[in-house]
Amino acid sequence: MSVTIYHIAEKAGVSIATVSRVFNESPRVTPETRLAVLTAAEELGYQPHASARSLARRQTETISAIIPMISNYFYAEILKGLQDKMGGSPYDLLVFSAPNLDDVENLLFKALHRGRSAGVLLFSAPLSDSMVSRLQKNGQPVVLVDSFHKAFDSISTDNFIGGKIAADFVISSGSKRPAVLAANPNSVPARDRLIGFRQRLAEADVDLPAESVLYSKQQVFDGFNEESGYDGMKELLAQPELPEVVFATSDIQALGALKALREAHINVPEDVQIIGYDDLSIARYVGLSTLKQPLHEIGAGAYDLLMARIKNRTTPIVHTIYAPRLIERQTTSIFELIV
Amino acid sequence: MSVTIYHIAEKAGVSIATVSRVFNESPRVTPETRLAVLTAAEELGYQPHASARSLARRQTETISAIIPMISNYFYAEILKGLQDKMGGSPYDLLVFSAPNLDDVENLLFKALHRGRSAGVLLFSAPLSDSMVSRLQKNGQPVVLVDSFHKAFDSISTDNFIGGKIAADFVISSGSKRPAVLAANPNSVPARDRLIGFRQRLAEADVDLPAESVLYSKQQVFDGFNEESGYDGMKELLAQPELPEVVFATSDIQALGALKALREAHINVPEDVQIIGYDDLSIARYVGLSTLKQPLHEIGAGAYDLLMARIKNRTTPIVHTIYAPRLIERQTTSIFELIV
DNA sequence: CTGAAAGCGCTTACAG
DNA sequence: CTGAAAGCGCTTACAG
Repeated sequence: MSVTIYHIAEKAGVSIATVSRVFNESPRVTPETRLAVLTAAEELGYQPHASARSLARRQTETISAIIPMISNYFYAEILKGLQDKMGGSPYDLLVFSAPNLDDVENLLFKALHRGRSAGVLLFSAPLSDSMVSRLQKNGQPVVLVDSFHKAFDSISTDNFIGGKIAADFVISSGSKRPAVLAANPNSVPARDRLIGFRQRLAEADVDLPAESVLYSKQQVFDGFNEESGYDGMKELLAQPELPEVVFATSDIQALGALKALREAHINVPEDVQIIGYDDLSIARYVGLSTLKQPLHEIGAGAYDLLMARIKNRTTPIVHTIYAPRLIERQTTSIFELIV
Repeated sequence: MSVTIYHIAEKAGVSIATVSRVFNESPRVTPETRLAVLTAAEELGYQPHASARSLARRQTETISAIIPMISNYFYAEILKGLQDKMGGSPYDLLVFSAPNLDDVENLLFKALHRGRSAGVLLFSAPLSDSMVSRLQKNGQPVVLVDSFHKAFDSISTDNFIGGKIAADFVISSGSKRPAVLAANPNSVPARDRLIGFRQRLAEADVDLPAESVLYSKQQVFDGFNEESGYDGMKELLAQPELPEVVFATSDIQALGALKALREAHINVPEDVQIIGYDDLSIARYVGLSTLKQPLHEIGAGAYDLLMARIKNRTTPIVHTIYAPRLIERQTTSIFELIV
């Protein structure tokens, strides 16, 4: 059946140890024997056996990514950054994905199986205590992507500040009737964005009544979906007064809100302004003003952090936290921003 | 260090063979010894070692997906279908991705390494002769997703028919000035859509002059990107006469076209109508009329095809080909369609 | 520089 | 039903 080092050892007239050495680029091989081995391997169409190699080496060249709801466009853009890094890397990428956050713990369990991977990238998952202890006991390198926990390397953006920047926009535009399209109440990033928003508004004495904060009623993507933005906006439209600026906790929700507005023949940004969050590539083409997260950098940075951690387990934990940035486009009017 | 079957065999007072048997659900184990093994394993926190297992079994429980340009939203939606299937499956998913189609052959080479996976899902890649022969020689189960080759199982939609349906729309709307925003000329699906479109138009004596077919000038995503739609639409706008209906070979290009139209203050669908292709979830929220591909079904179906092929290598090759369907939304006026 | 040998952690006929 | 043993395809000290 398939060709092993034994076949090529025989053909090249050397031992399997030597064959192994040339494939591991051991320096201690004569150029001649090296060549002999290589040509034999070439003729036979030899390929190393991944499992045998990692069993013998006690290490794998694969990393695991645990991505809840992978079809979310948000991850597509982070994955791009990761992919660009992995192109030149010997590592393979194992992707574990589930339709919602509740399944993440199970995925993590699978990903942590012995011999499966050299490290794991855990996306957007709030860490339960049991996960933290499992992770620590397991000892495998982990980096948190788009979330934070003091015990692990992480890369994310500051959602709290994002909310504040959105509030600054509201304040400097002179608006007195802001509203927010929040995702699920249990979503940590959405909650932090809302907290920052609310706090900054309070500092400027701008009111944010409870009925102006619309949470998602459905669970898909933790409320980060078009439908929740659409439904929330419709509720807002049913209230006696129109909001002046609506802060959506994601671009995708903002897209839904835009649809509701269009159907109601309400002009954007003249009658109501919209601010999204993320800056997905579609935001640009839809003309959506938004708080940009450096998604590509997050993906690339996550890879670097993980590699560093694999190389050295004892180095201090590092947290990379980006600040989001307001990108003003057509869903918002131009003002002098006081930031 | 980590716990192996030896540890649990000792603790349970049995041989490693028995331990192995209970984890492989061999029926030939007493309930009592089974329980003893299981509790020992539980107490020790045992996890099977993936590499050792696949080496001994001569088979892996992972499948490889080769996805060019994974950050393309198109794949996000297919992946959703795949993910839903994999949730209940013992298989893991190895994802190989590259920024463009040229790298696919290298990815394929990596994915085909011995012992790496039980089968591969090859997305959207035109198969060169060398790839075909490599694949055949390798003998690993393969299913083509979003592409076609007679030698392999495949699942895709009929692009030719998609183009025809778009043309039918043009014809029944009475339009005499269609245009198309094509992707790269070397993109097989885009080309087939164009051919179908052109052919059906010709049958109805509707003219499609060369200057009304705009190809993408840049290579990102094979021309399936917002920018190419935007640029193409601008060129169309610079021509003496406005097109009446513009057929974009993807939703993402249509989005770019919409932006160009908006900037030029041209009304959609009154002045120009737009038809996209794919029916990504954003299409719905942007109100884009489009040719729907059943993306979720394609992902799920690809998984089923691959499993069937892994189970039985000698079964006849199967091609699942869906017909796209026109979804009319706001970027298009309502007519009686004659199909 | 090179080889013989042990070992990585499992699975699976083969006996019993 | 259970165990002893060989084998999966590599890597890597240990000698020489």
